[in-house]
Amino acid sequence: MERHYNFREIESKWQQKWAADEIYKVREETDKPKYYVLEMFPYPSGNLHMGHVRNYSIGDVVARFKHMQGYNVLHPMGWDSFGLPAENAAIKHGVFPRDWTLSNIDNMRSQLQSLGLSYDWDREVATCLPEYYKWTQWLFLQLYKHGLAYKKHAAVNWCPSCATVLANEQVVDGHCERCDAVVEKKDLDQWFFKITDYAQRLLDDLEKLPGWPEKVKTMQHNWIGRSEGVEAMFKTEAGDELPVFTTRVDTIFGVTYMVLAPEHPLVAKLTKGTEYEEPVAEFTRKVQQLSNIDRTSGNLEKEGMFIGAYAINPVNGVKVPIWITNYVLMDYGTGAVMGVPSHDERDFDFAHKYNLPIIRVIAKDVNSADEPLEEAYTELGVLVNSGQFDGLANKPDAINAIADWLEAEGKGKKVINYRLRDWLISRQRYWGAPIPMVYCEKCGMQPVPEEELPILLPTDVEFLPFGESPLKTSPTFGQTTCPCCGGPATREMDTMDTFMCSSWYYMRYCDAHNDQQPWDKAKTDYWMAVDQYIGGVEHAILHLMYSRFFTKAMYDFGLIGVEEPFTNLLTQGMVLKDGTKMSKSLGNVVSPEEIIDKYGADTARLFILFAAPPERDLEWNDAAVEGCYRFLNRIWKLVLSIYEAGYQNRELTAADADLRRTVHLTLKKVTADIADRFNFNTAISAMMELVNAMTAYRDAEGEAANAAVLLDAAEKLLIMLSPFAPHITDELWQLTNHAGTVYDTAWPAYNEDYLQQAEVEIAVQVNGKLKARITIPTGLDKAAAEAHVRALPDFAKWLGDKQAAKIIIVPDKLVNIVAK
RNA sequence: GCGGACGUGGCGGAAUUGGCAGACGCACCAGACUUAGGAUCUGGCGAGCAAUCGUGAGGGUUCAAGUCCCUCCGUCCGCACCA
Repeated sequence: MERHYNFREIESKWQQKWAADEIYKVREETDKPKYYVLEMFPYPSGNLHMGHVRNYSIGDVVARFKHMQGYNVLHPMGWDSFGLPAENAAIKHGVFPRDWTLSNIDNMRSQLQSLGLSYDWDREVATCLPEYYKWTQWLFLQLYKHGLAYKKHAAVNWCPSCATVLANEQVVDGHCERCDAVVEKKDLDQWFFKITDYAQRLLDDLEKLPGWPEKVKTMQHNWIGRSEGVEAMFKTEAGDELPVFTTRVDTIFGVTYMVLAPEHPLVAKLTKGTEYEEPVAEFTRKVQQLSNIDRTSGNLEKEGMFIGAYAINPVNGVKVPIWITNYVLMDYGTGAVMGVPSHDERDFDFAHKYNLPIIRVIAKDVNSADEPLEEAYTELGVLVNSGQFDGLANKPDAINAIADWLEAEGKGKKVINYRLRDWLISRQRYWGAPIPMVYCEKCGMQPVPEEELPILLPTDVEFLPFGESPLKTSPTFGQTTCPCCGGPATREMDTMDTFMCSSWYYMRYCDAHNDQQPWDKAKTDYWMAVDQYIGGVEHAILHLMYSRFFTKAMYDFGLIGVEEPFTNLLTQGMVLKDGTKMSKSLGNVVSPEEIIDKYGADTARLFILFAAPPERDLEWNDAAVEGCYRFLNRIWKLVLSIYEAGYQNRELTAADADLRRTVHLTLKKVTADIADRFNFNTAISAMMELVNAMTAYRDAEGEAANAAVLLDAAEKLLIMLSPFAPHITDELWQLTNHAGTVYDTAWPAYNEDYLQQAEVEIAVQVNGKLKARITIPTGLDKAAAEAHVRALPDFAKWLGDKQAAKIIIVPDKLVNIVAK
C-alpha cells in the first residue's frame, strides 16, 4: 500500500474519476429540496488568482456540505467573458478577442478543475458566445418593449483611456473604475435602462433580504439616496417656471437668492442678449472644464455670479437675485437650489462671500426672531418671519404645513427624489453584445425582430490603438435592411455594458442550453432564487444592484417567479500579502498554480479557509500553508495506522467514551460552523483538535484501543473533512475499504447521549477572580456544588477576614464566592 | 463632515447567550530519533521572581465585562457640496 501522501497522484486520479462518473451532474427531477450555491463568475483574464481560490473554496464547502445533507444542489460555473481587456490584447498583440478569450477560458477552466471544485460543468456558460448573447439581446428587446430601455442625448461620463462611456456606478472619485483615468463629461446619444423606475422597490425590498450583510444593504440604500421634499414653483420675473427641489421647505421664507447649475437651460435664455451673456458663458465654460473630481470634491472653493435676472418666491412674492455657481449639479433635483443662508451652512458661506442678505426664519423661540446669526442655525426651533406660519415647530409641523399650503395653492408639490440615475448601458466598444436596434431613414429607430437574433459580432474589423469603436471599421456590419419597410437601414454600433450580461447569468444556469428561450420558466421556478451567493464586496453596488433590478423587471414581465435573485449573500474579504492587496506592480503575488503544485489543492483550500473567517481580509502566509500541509499528512498517517492496526472491540472504557464524546462534539461544532456561521476556520481547528485527541488516544491505548470507537472516529473525520479537502478524503475512504466517494455519503448527525460526561471541571472564583479549578460530578444542584466548594481546604484562606455574603453558581461551569 | 466595521500574545486568529481570555495554527525555545535534518515525534511558549497584572485609552453597570453603557484615540471601508 502507498504509505506516502502523494497529493499529485491522488488529486489527478480523483478529479478524473469524478468527471468520468459525473458525480456533480445535477437534475431537476428529485424529491430532495433544492439548494442553489453560486459564486460570482470570473472574468477570464487568463489566470486564476488567490481571490478566486478563496471565493470558490468557500462556495465548494457550502455546495458539498449541502449535498451531503441531502439537498439537490446546483453549483455551476461560467465566464463573464465580454469586456475591454480582450480588445486591448487585440490591439497590443494582434490576437482576435474571441480567440484570446476562449483560450483564457480553457486555461482557467483547467486551473479551476485542478482545485477539485464540485461544479456541474455541463451547465457552463460564456457570455461572449452567440448562444448566450443571443438571449442578452433578446432580454434587451424585452426591456425596450416594456419602455425600460431608451436612448437619450445626455452629458455622460467618458473615459478617454477606454474610449467609451461609463455608468455612474463605474465612476469612482471621478476616475474610471477599470483603468483609473480621469473621467470626462461628454454630450452623446446613449442607451439607458430605467432603473430609476425601480428605485423605490430596490430600496424597500432591501428589507426582504435578512441574509445580506448590513454593510451591502447600507451601501445600496445610500446609493439609491431617497430624499423626501417639496418641489416649490418659483418663477422668473418674465414668468418662466423655475421649480426648485428642497428638503427644507420650512425655511422657504428665508430665501434671499436663487442658485442654478451653469448648464441649467434657463441660464442661457435669461442672459441672452444682455450684458451678462458673455461673462456667464465664460463662467460656465470654466466650470465645465473642471473635471468631475474637482467639481464634486467637498473642498472646491464655492464660486458664483449674478446673472442679471430675478426669481419670485411663491410664498411671499419676494423678488430674489438668480445666481449660477460651481456647486449646484444639473442632474440632481431640478438643477436649481433656493439659497437660505440663515439655516444652511453652504448657503451661509456663499452669502457671506458675496454679501447676500440673511433672513432668520427659525429661532429657539418666538422672542428670538431677530437675534443675529454668527453661523447657519440648523437646530430645531419655531418659525419666525414666516407670515401665517410663524410659531410653528419645525421640522415636521412646519414642513407639512407649508407643503400643504403650496399644494393647495398650486405652487408646489411634495416629491421624492433619488440620487440613483438611470443605468447607462451602451459602450462604444467591439467586444460586447451588439445592441439589437436599427435606424431607418423612413421609419426611424426600430428594434431587430426577435427571430433575427443573434446579431453576430462581425470579424472583419480592425483594432487600432486610438479613436472609435472597432465595430465601425467593419465594412459589412453597419448595413442592413429596415424590419419595417425593407429599405436600407444602419445598425446600432454600440455594444452593451458587460454588467448587462452578468445581470442574468444565474438564471441561464438553470437551463444553460435552451435554444428556444433564455430559460424555461419551470426550471427557474424550481431553482431560483440563488440560496447562497458568494463574491467580493466590490460588487456591492454595481453587479448586485443591476441584478436586483433585472430580476424585478423579469418578474414584472412574467418571465421569472422571484423578485429578488439572491436570498443569502456572503461577501468575502480580500487576500493580502504583506498587508496589502496582491498586485503585479508590487510583486507580492502568490500564484495558485505554484501552491497547488507544491502542496496540492487540498492544502491550498484548507489554508485559505483556515487562515481567517471568510468575510475578513486574509493575510497570506507561506509558513502557515505548510502547517496545513502537515495537518493533512498527519491525518494520512493516522487514518492508515488505525485501519492497519487490527484493533479489537472491547467494553467501553472511560477513555473510549471520552474519544467518542470528542468525535460527537466535533461533529456538532463543524456542522454548526458550516451551516450557521460560515466559520470554516473554527470548523477546521475543531477537526485539528479531534486529530490530536485521536492520536493521543491511539498512543495511550496501544493495541488495546477500541476498534469500533476509533474506526468510527476516523470515518467521521473523513466525512467532516471532505468538503474542505475532497481528494485526500476520497483516497483514504477508498484505502479504508469504503465504496464510492465521500461526497455521496450522508452528513452524520451527532448523538446527544454521547456528549454526556460523568464529571466536569468547574472554575472557583472569589469576587470574580479565579482561585481554583475543581472536578465535580456533572449536573450537581446548586446546594451540592456549594457544599463541594465550602469543603475545599483553601476555602477559609480565600475569605481571609471576610464573610461569604453570597455564592453564585452557574451549574457545570463555575462557582463565584462574593466575599465582603 | 456623515454612515459602518474593526482594535485580543511575536503573527493569523478563538472565546456563538455577560460566566475559567489567548482554542487551533504559525513562528520561536528545549528535548527525542538520526551520519545528517529545512523530515518526524514529545514538551514549553501573554507579562511578571512573586503576590498579581493583562483584550486600543479612560470611566460606568454587574457577584462576574473582550462581550453591555458613556467619553476619547487609532485603523480600514463606504458616501460626500444631493439642495
